Amino acid sequence: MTKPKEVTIYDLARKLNVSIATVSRALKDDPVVSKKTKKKIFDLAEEMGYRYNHFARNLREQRTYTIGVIVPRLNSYFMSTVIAGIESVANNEGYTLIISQSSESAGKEVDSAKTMFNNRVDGLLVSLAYETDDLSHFDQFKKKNVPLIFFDRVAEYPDCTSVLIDNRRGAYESTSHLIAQGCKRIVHITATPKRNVYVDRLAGYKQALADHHLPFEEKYILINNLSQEAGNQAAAAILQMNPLPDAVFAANDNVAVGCMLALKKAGIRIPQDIAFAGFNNDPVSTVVEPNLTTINYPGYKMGEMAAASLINHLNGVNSIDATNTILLRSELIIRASSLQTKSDSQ
Amino acid sequence: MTKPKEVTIYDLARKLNVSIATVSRALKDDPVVSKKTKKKIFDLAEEMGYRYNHFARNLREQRTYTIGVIVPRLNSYFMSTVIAGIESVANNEGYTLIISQSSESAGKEVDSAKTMFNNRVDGLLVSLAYETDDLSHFDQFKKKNVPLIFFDRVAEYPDCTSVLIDNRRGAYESTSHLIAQGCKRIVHITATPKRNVYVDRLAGYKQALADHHLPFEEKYILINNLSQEAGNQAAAAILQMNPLPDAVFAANDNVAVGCMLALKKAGIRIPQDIAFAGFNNDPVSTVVEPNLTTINYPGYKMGEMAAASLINHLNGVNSIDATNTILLRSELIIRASSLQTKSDSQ
DNA sequence: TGAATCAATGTAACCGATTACATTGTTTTT
DNA sequence: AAAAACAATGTAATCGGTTACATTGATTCA
Repeated sequence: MTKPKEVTIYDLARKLNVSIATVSRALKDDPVVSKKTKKKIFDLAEEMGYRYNHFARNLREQRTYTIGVIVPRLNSYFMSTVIAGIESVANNEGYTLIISQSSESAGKEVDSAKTMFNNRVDGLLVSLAYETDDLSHFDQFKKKNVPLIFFDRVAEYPDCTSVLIDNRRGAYESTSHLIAQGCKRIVHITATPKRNVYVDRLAGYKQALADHHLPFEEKYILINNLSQEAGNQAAAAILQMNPLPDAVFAANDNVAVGCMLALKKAGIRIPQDIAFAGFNNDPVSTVVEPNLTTINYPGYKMGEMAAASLINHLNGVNSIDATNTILLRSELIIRASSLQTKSDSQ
Repeated sequence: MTKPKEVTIYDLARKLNVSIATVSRALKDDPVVSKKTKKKIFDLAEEMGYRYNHFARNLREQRTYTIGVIVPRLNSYFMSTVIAGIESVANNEGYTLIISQSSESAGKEVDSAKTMFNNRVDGLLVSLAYETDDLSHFDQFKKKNVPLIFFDRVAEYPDCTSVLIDNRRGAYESTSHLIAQGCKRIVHITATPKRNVYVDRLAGYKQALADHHLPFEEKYILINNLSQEAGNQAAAAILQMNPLPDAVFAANDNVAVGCMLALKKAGIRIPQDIAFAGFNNDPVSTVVEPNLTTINYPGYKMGEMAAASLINHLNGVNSIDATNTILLRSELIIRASSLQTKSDSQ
């Protein structure tokens, strides 16, 4: 019932009458070992079912070949796509991932950071929780020179690369599109202004209004947690407004969909009465009726870029380290929820 | 630029003039060490910023305190919920996770298993890919006495616990409900009959037909990969049928939604012309119109159960080991997509 | 009071790799 | 032919914990 004994380089060395140093070198394909010896060693390793012991190496090298990933939640289409991107790069490079969810809570984010720290991750990829104010739980990493990269929900932190899209521009395009469709009273549903993504989207929205000589009105800004349920409540708030707004630009698709459903139930026609635009290009945007105009978000690419950048850094490739921000391209996808609301009859 | 030196138990021992054995024991709260000594050691550890080195322990103990998780995909609501459940239990018990996606490919599943094996996971949680036939990539774990638990998409494998719902019963209830609504020609959209979940749902569907004296017809079984796009194609197939079926029972919500959207576009009324029922209670089921009748699937609970069961096993708690299958409760959620299709006018 | 018991701590081997620094035998150079 | 250079391999210390077994000093018991 006990585990069978593991084969080690000592076993291989003994059988072949060579030293463990030679075996160790051969197994990592060190050119200093002769081809003939290498072949013998590889063959025997295969035959005896040798498996490499990462822990011995980690102990000796003081590295873990592990990357920590902290995300607000896993169960969104966007995040799981990002993770898939991270995973593909990390696996290729021989790194394993430790993934943890902060559940949008600053407290859990601190705990996650602690776990990552105690697991001695070689590097850290982070997308911040809604509620995180203070970044001091990352100081411990900085102190140990563990590189840290933020993606999507980023922050100003010394010597950190950020990978994200141009949220301001996406919001600007979206809002401008709504204006071009004839909308003048545009509600913006967003989340806590603690996070760059929401600050920037708000800024893009404002800029678009300004550039088209429309007034910015504080009452049109609705702040919540962007869940579908929050969209439902936002709809109630919107129905109280007089005059009714003629468009909604939401900071994600989820909340947009929740809001659309509730408004439809109240007899509002979309897009004729109120046009909609969301953000993320979540699959749900093609299910809701009418289909939701949105911003396509390159999640997989973002994961790949963040992981690649981190690993380059770990390998010392990133010598210049001038890259402080990596911006990925996003694009406006126009669907029925925002089309021709005022110019044409539908 | 190099990393500052780590504090070890040797440093603590030296400063306090005790042996490393005492320090080691104190840090794991061994009752054999006196309270006074413990306090000194804890305080100094705190003060000097000592961090525990997992690798030294793992090397010595021949364990990793790591659990491998192989899933078909992360980016479904269901799976990320399961993962969240697994994570909460694992974190609590001091285990870390290595998560890998097979992307529904048998080949990638084999690779993932290899990675897990080389990382020497203490245990493995698996939900099988569509295409996996052969389970021999798990033999290596069995040979090393690494416990393996399947969840949701399970298989017959010696000495393995499975955590799942009663798919047959869920399908039976769903189909019976459709029949009770007056439906007689019920299409079943499902995936490869290699996987238990689809075999069992098909069996439940057949049983319901039989119990209500309805004929089973092979042509009503549509097999695909259950994506939204596949639902779209299924709709095309359904439109070719003559007479038109009067209900669809789909093995997941995604494919149901894809199918509904396409049928609606073709002028079919739901539920009046064709009623719908899905499976999973994915959020999309409350977005599509009409809202989709479905089976609620306890993903978080499933993750918790699978992880707890595995860890019990690792701790030797699970001495009896009689539990071969853990069945979780699922429930039919009736929504507008299946209601009163034939009895009432709508 | 001497033996037995016990609480607290110490000693040292061990887990399985990596690698700086020797050592050996062979080839090239002058 | 002796010296220098080189290719291939070996020796041994090291990473930081765990734990079986030994030791020490104090307390209890008859």
